[in-house]
Amino acid sequence: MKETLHYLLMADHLIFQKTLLTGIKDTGLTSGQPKVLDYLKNHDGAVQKEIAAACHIEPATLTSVLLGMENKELITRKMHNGNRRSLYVYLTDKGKAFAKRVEAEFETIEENALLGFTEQEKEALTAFLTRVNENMRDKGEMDNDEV
Amino acid sequence: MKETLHYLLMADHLIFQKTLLTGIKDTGLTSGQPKVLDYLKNHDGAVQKEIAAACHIEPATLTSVLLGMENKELITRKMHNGNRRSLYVYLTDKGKAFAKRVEAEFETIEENALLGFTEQEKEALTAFLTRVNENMRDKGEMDNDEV
DNA sequence: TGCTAATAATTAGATTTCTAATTATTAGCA
DNA sequence: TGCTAATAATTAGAAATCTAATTATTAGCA
Repeated sequence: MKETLHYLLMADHLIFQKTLLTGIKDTGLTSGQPKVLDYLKNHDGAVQKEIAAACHIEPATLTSVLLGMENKELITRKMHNGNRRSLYVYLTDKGKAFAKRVEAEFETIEENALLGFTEQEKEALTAFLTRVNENMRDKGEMDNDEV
Repeated sequence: MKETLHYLLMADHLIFQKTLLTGIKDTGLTSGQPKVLDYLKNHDGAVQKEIAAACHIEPATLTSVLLGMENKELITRKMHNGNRRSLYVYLTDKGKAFAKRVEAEFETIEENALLGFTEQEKEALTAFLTRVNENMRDKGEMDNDEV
């Protein structure tokens, strides 16, 4: 087993993702939908650009995910204040129920993933991953500015 | 910013992946290819089932990625010992050169990601992520056995 | 030996994802 | 006010990904 940071992040993320999808198989949710539901659960009425950024996908990708969610009646999209350029996304009651289910599944998996961790270790891991995140985001912004 | 384990793993993994792809844009490698090159760099001659497992993708997915890599002459596939069921995958010289480039890029990004980390902190993070990995793999195996 | 299981890879079809280009709308400023 | 920039979302086309089914081959065992 390789122990590079990238390999471990990939492995942990993908195993987590696969475990989630297995756990919610009965819901019929497809792989792109849970993260959007989970974000909307705490940010109902967000615009698509914001959702895409939070879910780390491109706006073009979100368009097709939302289309599927709209067909399943998990969300609705509305315009506000006569601004025809931005679309605000809302969970339906059905969508809220699925979001709850997804969140519960996330919590179960996370609890298992951290078995044997003390509270301090959990906090240390979270702090480390946040620092890694900041380091990479800073670099990305710098690179963009350099153009 | 959410601070759940899953969210941080996803964010870190995806930003890492995106940074990598930006860094090797000039190579023309597509998004599924770097991880396979990186694995083969240390496991030349692996069979497809093994590569798929190491890269955390399904064998069916690997089939199409390898097809693209074969067309670019990054790899060749051979049978061994009259076993027609297994295909062994080898890097071409061109593939080896690309693999080196990918590895160098991984190292650069990782160095940046860990800026400000002491050696002890790096080791602690690696150990944490390995424990998370083991916890999730154990659970997955248990679930399978329960059937 | 010969039938059945298991195994490795592929194919088929759908979803997710990306980048680049397009459309429609809004904002900035001369 | 009116032209130009910027912005939000979508479309188009390609690649990656998955599950389920299929093909071909090998292994196990009666």
